[in-house]
Amino acid sequence: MYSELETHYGYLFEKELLEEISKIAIYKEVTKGTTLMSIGQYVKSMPILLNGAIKILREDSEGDELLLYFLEKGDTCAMTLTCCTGNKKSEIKAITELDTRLLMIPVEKMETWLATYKSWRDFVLNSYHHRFMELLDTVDTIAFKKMDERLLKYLKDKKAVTGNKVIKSTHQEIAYELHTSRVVISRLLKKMEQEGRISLRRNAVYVL
DNA sequence: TCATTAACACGGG
DNA sequence: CCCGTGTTAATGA
Repeated sequence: MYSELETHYGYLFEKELLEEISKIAIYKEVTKGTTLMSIGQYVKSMPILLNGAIKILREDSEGDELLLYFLEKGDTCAMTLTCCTGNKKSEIKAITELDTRLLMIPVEKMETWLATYKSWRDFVLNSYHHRFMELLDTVDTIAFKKMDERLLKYLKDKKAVTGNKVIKSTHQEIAYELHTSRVVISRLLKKMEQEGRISLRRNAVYVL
């Protein structure tokens, strides 16, 4: 595990920190579609992604959901950074988008490392900033853009995260994540297909 | 004007 | 047949 940690994070962390991480972190393999975190759950460790992707969703009391952003290799979850220090409950839901391998770091360690390793502090602050920007981008999209642009961003993000032009989702699933109805998604996808930007199959969308 | 909801027909697996 | 898809009509914001 150490060598893999070094290939992904060697440019960020010094040797002693890499060794500490490999000693303490719990290695996990998670298959696609697993719920890693639900709203209201307590956060007691911090995930670091080795590969794969995780989608972060907000959910209202009726269970309607809204996609916030994706976490990828080298990312960590910003919510844990705020939640775990104050022993607060999670405000978000996290589901693996792909088969994902990750390291879980206990809260106490992640806090002590903040004091001992500058590289760790930089990493945490940078991820926090990065997540915040991502969130702002999503807020802009929701607040100022119409559904067709939101759908386009969704398809682009999904393509980037999976590294695949083929997005395997039904119109209904897309509608849930964007918090709208299937009719709208079907209509917009059809329009985009006529414009030659995508190609539609059953259970799949080809981004061109 | 555009989203939502309900309803219906088509067709592929 | 069942489910995903495409479309329409009615209603509302």
